[in-house]
Amino acid sequence: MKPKGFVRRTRQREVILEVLRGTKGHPTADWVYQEVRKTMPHVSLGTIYRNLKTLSEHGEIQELAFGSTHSRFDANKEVHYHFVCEQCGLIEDLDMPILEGLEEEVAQRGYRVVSHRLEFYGLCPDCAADEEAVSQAN
Amino acid sequence: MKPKGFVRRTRQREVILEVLRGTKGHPTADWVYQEVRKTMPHVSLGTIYRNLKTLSEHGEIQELAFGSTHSRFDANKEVHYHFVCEQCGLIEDLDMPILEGLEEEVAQRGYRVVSHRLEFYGLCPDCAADEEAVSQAN
DNA sequence: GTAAATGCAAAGAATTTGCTAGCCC
DNA sequence: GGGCTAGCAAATTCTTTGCATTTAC
Repeated sequence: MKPKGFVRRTRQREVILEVLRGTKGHPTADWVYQEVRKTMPHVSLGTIYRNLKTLSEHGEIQELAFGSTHSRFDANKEVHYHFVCEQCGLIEDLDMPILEGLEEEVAQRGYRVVSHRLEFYGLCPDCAADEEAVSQAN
Repeated sequence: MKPKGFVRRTRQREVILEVLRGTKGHPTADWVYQEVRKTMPHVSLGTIYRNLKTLSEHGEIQELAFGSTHSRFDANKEVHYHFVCEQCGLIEDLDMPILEGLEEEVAQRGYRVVSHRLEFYGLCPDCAADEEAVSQAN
């Protein structure tokens, strides 16, 4: 017997995954939509949303919300941390080691921990440089 | 000379702050609205949103987005970490020490770090207990 | 007195959903 | 061929905004 929620391979779904895997950014649903339309002009935004949801439910991608109103998606399935630039909006993966033992620490408080997220906020290198230039000018 | 963005003390703003400080939850704008209406039936949702925005811009409260589409607000101004139950939606503050040195580690990569957020996802103690009961029943 | 804030309603933005037709396995 | 999916558009949900009036300082 086939599993109930069997996920079918469709052309749309493949293109969406390709697009996500082909970017280092952390795109929004709408960005993905625009990209997919370059290949499939008739794709609908509803399909994008449904597939992004399905893919993240099946662990193929990660759905992330960084403070703002809309979600961002990441094809990087590994646990990793992010930096968010409050000036230009850039979101980057940080190449720092996963903190071991943290989840155990929380588990000792009675929680069953499945995952964790760590994000840093501030200015990215470029924006930090710009700001220094401005403050020197004054 | 008064600062430009001078914030006036209004009754609405006071009630909103009171409501937020009076709960340990991490309420949504709409929950705050319902609470404030108990005291001020004529308050408008727009006022709630405008004030929540103003308050968080002035550091009186924190605005948080936990994966879902809508924001939550927290009158706890101190840096602290959260646990999010994926079953019942509960969001709790964790009484664990702030990780020192983390921001420095990121700063060494060229970023100017202002803050960081750490969240754990999984099952809260109650939901974890429920699940164990179910799995034993089978 | 005047700038800031409110209430109300309408507009916006992001996401979800109902329905019919089509495609995958 | 049965059921998951797509396309399309309408509906929801959350949040923001314009404007006339009120209020804080």
